[in-house]
Amino acid sequence: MAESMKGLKRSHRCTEVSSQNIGEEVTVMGWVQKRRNLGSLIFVDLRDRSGILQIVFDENEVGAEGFAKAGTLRSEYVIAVTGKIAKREGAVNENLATGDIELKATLLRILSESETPPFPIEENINTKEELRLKYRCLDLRRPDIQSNIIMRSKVATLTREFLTREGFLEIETPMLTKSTPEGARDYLVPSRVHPGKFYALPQSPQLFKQMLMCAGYDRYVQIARCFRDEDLRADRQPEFTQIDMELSFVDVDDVIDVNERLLAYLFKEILGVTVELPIQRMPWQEAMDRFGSDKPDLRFGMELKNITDIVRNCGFGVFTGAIENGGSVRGINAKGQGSMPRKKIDALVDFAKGYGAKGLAYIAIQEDGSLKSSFAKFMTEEEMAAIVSMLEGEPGDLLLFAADRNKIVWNVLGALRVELAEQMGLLKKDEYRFVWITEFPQFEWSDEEERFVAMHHPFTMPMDEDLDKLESDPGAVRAKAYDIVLNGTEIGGGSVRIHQADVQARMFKALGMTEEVANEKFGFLLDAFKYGVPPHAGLAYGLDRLVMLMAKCDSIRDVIAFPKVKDASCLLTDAPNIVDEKQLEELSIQMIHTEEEKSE
RNA sequence: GGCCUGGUGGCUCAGCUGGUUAGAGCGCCGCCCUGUCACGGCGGAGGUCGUGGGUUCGAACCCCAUCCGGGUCGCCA
Repeated sequence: MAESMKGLKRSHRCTEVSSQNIGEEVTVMGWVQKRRNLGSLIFVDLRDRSGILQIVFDENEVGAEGFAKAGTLRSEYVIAVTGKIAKREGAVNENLATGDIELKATLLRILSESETPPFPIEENINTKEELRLKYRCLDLRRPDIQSNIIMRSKVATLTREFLTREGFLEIETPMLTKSTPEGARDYLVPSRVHPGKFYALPQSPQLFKQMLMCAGYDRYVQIARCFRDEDLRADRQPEFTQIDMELSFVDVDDVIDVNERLLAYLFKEILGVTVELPIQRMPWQEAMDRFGSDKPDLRFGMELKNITDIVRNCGFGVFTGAIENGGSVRGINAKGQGSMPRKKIDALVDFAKGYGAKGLAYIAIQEDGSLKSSFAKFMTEEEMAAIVSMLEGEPGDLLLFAADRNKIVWNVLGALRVELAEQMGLLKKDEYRFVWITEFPQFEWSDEEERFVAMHHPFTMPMDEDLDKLESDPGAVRAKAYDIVLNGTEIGGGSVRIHQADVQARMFKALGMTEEVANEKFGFLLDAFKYGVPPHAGLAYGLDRLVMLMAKCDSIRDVIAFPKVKDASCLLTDAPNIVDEKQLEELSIQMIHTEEEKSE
């Protein structure tokens, strides 16, 4: 029977009492983690968001009625207890912050009873995520998830505090806005008062923050919810949170400067980790050549080596064919993996095929220095020796090679490098390696659309020295764009924006966009820019990813209070769901059922 | 959309090439226990093996379909 808390006031959270409070009367309220009934003595571990405190119920102190009531306590009952803090009579529990004290109860009230929870409310459980998400409210009680959510709150608070000190203003931008058909798919919201018209939920506040710069709010920040209707991943949710910022009268170095000081501040305050400044910078081309990725994990080496020149005239058709088609042959050295069984190598080949490779060539260097290779018979001894030397191969090493178009070779070896590092146990979660990736290509050729598309977005400023190639050699133009990468994950990215009408016009032209189309899509921004626009630049972090790495989690879902599952539905609320006919009618929306659905 | 992977008492799992009554640990319920903290002791309940169909004398196991999760490629300017 639930009782009232009338007349009681919580004086402390569970771990806000210590041996300093011995002898004091306190009132705590929380959930029953565990009860241990010894017959004439009952122990209860009481839990709240701060941690656990042991309560002792002794009939002599709490009275017959109170003692009987304590006997009925079960997991997750919500109780209020008043009593005196005392030094433990039994052994000290080293695992608890409050392990040397206990609360001797004089009063117990059961504020709420509980059914037996479907899974234990403990740290490090391996209950299926499906169940955890369905009962997210219980999952969120677990200490490890709670500490993630609390850490997330700290990141947000410290970010606001730091950036406010740096002169940033927090300004909100609309959730109901206009669809921008470039980029990710939008979530659409039908308008009731404009039948047939739709708002879009923002993929990012990009255009609005640029207009804020135009409006003179020269340093803006927002912790903004963003929406993208694309398939999910372990580090991707359909709605996610950005720490979004924009600055006026700045260039690349200014943005990087304030942001690396922000990162250093967050890591120091929250994790006690010192981030050495300045953070290393690496041009995109170098990142691709050395690591096969624009988000390289620098916690380990295993760099890519280009052996194209060595094998250009070799007898192995796979290699020479790739080179003749404008591609390259590159390899990585998996140190000490030379004795990897054939079956495991085959698994790596399959892995590589998943990234577009047609196969993988390998050389296993035996302990006696002899070579076991899938392609030695096509090569001269000199060629093999040159390859091994290029890869710095030593006895016991496994060398793996991909030959194809550069994009595929990078993709395959970049992924393989990380996969091998994982298998070899080289990825330590308590090591934090930051790197700025700079000088991104301005454009990327799209086979599908048969034109150049913006790699970042169409408002990204080209590098000064590449401006004149905008028309003559767009593929060679580099952008003033930068990503901040941590341990192989892109945690943020941004760019200097174009603020000159003529450069913007050339950009649209390079993207194959007519003036009319540009005006239709982005007219409101271009109009704003007619009236005096400051040079500006910005950056946005994926807050969820940042916290995920700080909390050493493998999934973004563990740092989001109410995440969605793979198909973007919510197991807790069962969203998305059907709505009343009447609601649809008001929105002038009619469902088109497929034939299959009709026949059901 | 493709590929990989999982679904067996409340939870986590085992269950061989198909063969009696589907097991274990934890949890749960009852009784006992004054210093436990993974409390202990004794006893007990609890399972349409995700769902539907098929093969078979016989299916948790094999086949087909389907639902619900997870990873990943495509996708994510």
